[in-house]
Order: sequence, then C-alpha cells, then structure tokens
Amino acid sequence: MTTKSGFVDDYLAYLLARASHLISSEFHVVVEASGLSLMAWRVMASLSGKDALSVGELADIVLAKQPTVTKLVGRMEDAGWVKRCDATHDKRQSLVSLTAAGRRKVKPLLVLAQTHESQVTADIGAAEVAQLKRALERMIAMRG
Amino acid sequence: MTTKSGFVDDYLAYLLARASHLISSEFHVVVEASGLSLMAWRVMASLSGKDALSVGELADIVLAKQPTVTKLVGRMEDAGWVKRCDATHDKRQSLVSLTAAGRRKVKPLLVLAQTHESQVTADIGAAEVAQLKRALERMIAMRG
DNA sequence: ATAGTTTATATGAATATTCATGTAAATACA
DNA sequence: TGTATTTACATGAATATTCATATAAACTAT
Repeated sequence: MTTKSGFVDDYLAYLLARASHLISSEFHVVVEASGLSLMAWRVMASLSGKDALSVGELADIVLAKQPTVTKLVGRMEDAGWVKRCDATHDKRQSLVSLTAAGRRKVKPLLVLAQTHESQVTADIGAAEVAQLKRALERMIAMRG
Repeated sequence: MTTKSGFVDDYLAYLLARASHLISSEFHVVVEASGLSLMAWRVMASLSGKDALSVGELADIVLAKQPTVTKLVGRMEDAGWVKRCDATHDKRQSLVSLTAAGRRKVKPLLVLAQTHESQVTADIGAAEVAQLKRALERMIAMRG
C-alpha cells in the first residue's frame, strides 16, 4: 500500500527520497540474494571501474560517513571481497580495491543492475528516463 | 569534492540516491539546528497534515522499517513531540499524532522546507523542477 | 461460534551507524 | 626549518536500525 500524506506528497526532497528508496529496494532483493548488503554492493560497484579508491572517496560516493565506511570496508575485507593497501604518495590514505573474489562476486550483479535499469526504462519510457537522468545530473553538478 | 566513479555514474538508482541525499542533506542542517533528527522531522512533517497516522502508515511514509518507527516514535513521545492512542476500530493499531508542542516545533520547519524548495527551484528552474516532480511521481505511482 | 490464518505492533538481541576524539601524515607559513 | 593547521583514517562509546519473534486483534472458512 502506498500511503499518501498531506505535506510530504508534493515535496521535492520527499519525492526524491521515495523514488530512490523504491528503485533501490527493488534491486536490493537481488543484492541480498547474493549475500551482500546494499552498502557493500555500492562499494563494490564503485570499485569495479577503478583500480582503487580511498576510504574518503568511497564515503563520498556511497553517501555514508567516513567511520561507517572504515568499518564496512573492514567487514568486507574479512569477507574477502576487498583489500586495503597504504597509498605511496599520501601515507595517511588507505586505498581500497576489489580482490579477485570480489570481482567475481560483483560481476554478475553489474549485469543484473543493468537489466534492472532496462526494465525500469522499459516501464517508464526511454525518453522519460533520459530526461530524468539529465535533470538529476544537473542537480548534482550544480549543488554537489 | 564530488568524486566520480565509473559504474555508478550514469546509473539511475545511484543518481536518484545521490540527488536525494544532496537535497536532504542541505535541509538536514536546518532540521538538526532545531534539535530534531531527519527521521523525526519526516515523522512530524507527515503528521502535520493529518489528524493521526498508524505506526505502519508512518513506516511506509518515512521509508523505514516498522520496529525502527516504533522506537523512533517512543523517543519522540518521551521528548513530548507526539502522542499515541489506541485505535477504536482496530485495537491492534497504535495511532500517532502531534502534540501541541510538536505542532509548535514543526510549524517553522514546514515554512523553512518550503523556502528551501523554492531556493532549489530558483537555482534549477521552475519548469525543470515541475518536470522532475512529474517524472518522480509517475515512477512512484507506477511501481510503488 | 471455532480453528486457522493473516495483520499490526512491540520487544530483545544482534548489527550497523554515528559522534567525539585520537594519531599520524601532509600542508602552510613564520 | 620548526611550528601551527589541516587532512585522512581509525577507534571506542553512544545511538539507531534491523532481524527474529512474540502477542494480540482481525479476518476467513467452515
């Protein structure tokens, strides 16, 4: 059931939060089926492209606080999905990267994420989604 | 700094999460200045229009799990912002409503939220925001 | 009405997040 | 260069969230 509430209904911040939650939740089912948390998935997806990212960069990307990411990465390290190494140029930084096992783990999820997005796009309309993305990107670029 | 990452960059779920987080964070500063958590603000904003909402309805609206809301409402009750009463028709339900103090507390925030949204709209463009809202509403209506 | 099922909320234990702070490395500048 | 400041990360304590489950009320079908 989708309950409507007076104030929040037409409030941009709420519409964004609700739409985000909705889309994430759908894929969350797939993610959890593979034994990862939503946050762990975000970390691994973020690392997939790159060679490595610092804890601070990861925190920015996955929208969590630094201590949260430090501990999340610790758990993921224990699980064997990521590894850390100290940066050579800036020895304060802790660089996080996927292990071979991590890459194997996340690979099918990247495909499934694309599939999910394609389904959303099919439901809503390619033009509409493209427009929505542009609007979101502009918003992020402008205020981020 | 806004770090970009290969995969997540153009991923709809991520753009939504990032935009949502961005907008919420901006207003979060205002909310915290008044001594409320983001979740407490959501609850109080949701209750502002209505006479009362059940714990389940609130959980749906504020995008949290039911036990989370039960405990959040408990804390807010201790703080004096909301009160509970048992529903007459369905005695399983616990109906939550704002106290007089809660209404006084949230009233200025509702105004500030409008102000904030107006600022975002001014920055991004009224037409663009209207279009964005429509897209989000359709998405929510279709898949919610 | 009765038994079985579903639904709404509460609660304790486990887990995750956050705040405040500490440490060490980098940077600024006197 | 030496000292002050800032930055990046880690960590322990406090807080919040979630999972699993319990309870009680409402429905369903007989």
